[in-house]
Amino acid sequence: MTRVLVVDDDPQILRALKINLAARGYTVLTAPDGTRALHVAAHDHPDVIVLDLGLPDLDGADVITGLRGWSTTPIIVLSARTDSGDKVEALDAGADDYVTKPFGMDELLARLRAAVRRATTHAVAGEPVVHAGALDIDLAGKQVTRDGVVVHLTPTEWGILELLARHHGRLVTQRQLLAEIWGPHYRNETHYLRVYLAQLRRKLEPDASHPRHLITEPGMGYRFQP
Amino acid sequence: MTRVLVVDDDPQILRALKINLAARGYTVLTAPDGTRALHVAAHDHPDVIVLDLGLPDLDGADVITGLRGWSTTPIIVLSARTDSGDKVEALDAGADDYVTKPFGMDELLARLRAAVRRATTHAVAGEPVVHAGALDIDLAGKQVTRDGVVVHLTPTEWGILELLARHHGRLVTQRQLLAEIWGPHYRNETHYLRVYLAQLRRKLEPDASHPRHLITEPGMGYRFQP
DNA sequence: CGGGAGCGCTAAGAATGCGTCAAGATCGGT
DNA sequence: ACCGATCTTGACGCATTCTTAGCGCTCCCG
Repeated sequence: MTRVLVVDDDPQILRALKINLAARGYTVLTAPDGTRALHVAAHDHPDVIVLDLGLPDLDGADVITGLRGWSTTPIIVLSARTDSGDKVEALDAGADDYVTKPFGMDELLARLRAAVRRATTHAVAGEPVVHAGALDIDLAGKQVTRDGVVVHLTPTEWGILELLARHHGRLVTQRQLLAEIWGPHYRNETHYLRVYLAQLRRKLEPDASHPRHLITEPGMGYRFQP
Repeated sequence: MTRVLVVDDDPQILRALKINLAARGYTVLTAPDGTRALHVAAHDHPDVIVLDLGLPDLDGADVITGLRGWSTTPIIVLSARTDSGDKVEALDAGADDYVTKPFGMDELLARLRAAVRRATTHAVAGEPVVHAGALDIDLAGKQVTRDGVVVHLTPTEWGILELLARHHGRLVTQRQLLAEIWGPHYRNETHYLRVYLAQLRRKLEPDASHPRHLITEPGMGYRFQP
């Protein structure tokens, strides 16, 4: 289920969007201002964000910058301002699209689909299954098997493994992992990673004390070696 | 340099876009109709496509579909039609953005930048690897191999090597290295560099006392010679 | 010829980061 | 409200990495 975060200070628009999106099968999260938008985004990790400019507390570009600091979630900006300077500012700050009010609901939905499609096709580019020795990681199905047997992972364990598997072979920094899975405020809680990597190794590695796939790069991060 | 394919049957618009894009440093390819657009796209692999709807030969949605069959290159649609049905059709066919004429050039440029940025940040292909004799430095994966064998580097060692490799062939001053890796307060601690360069040579060079890649420029700094 | 500056090299203690275990705290479902 | 699963937090031993010091070398220049 695709999860959309809608940010708007006008309760009426918020309600209209919520109803329309929910009717199309989206799960809708809402926030009435920039501060709470950043908070919800960090906490719930929506798949796409619809952001109204002209929020009461923060400047729109600052909200975008705040999100882009740690997340690549697509952002579609809504605005009553038709001024091209605003569009340029928002897009250069990292927005993916810019729609001016009044907007057609079907156009917004089409742009939403386009944004989600881009994000998912790029992420899953190629095969949705990563093989590594006796492990098969099904990214689409969110399931891991070891020697053909399904291994049960908790949501956090899966989040870490998924992120590492999507970048398999590459080093993923601790900050990256923490920001993606716990949120940007947890960037320094490297302790969490040690605990969870140990759990993952115990569940997935043949010899947990001599890992072959979940490799630690001291001081830098972790690497999934297929 | 980013390469843009502009598709439009109106020579005047084509010319205006070409001039504006070229002035911003883009390399511009052009095509006057759908058939040739598909041909040029297949042959030259542009980084982004600006596509006018209402081409003389093919329906716009068909051009998009034709491109999407094999390519994920970002497509920005231009159109005089403000009808939301057209927008939905184009976006659902696989377009990334939809701009209605008349459009502001700076807005189009901003949307172009946004499309290119998305495509490149998500890009898995085209990994930047610097080769130097028996050394392969994978900048994205943060990994070095020597004769195909992975060499383990500490964070500081990697930081120095990365900085030198990113400027390969050019001289990097000691102050630059110290400021980038230890912070601006350490600008005079040239001693650190001597210690770490020695370690790097021991790990990477065939003959550490006669370095071929990690070259000292006395009194100035260091240079990575591929 | 002598002295100083800059560099290469080694080695030791200090500091940091990692793995591990285990005990609370929290969450979600019944 | 209870119970199991999951997430947070703390403490400890151990290994790696960073920092710092010392010494010999070469080069340059007076």
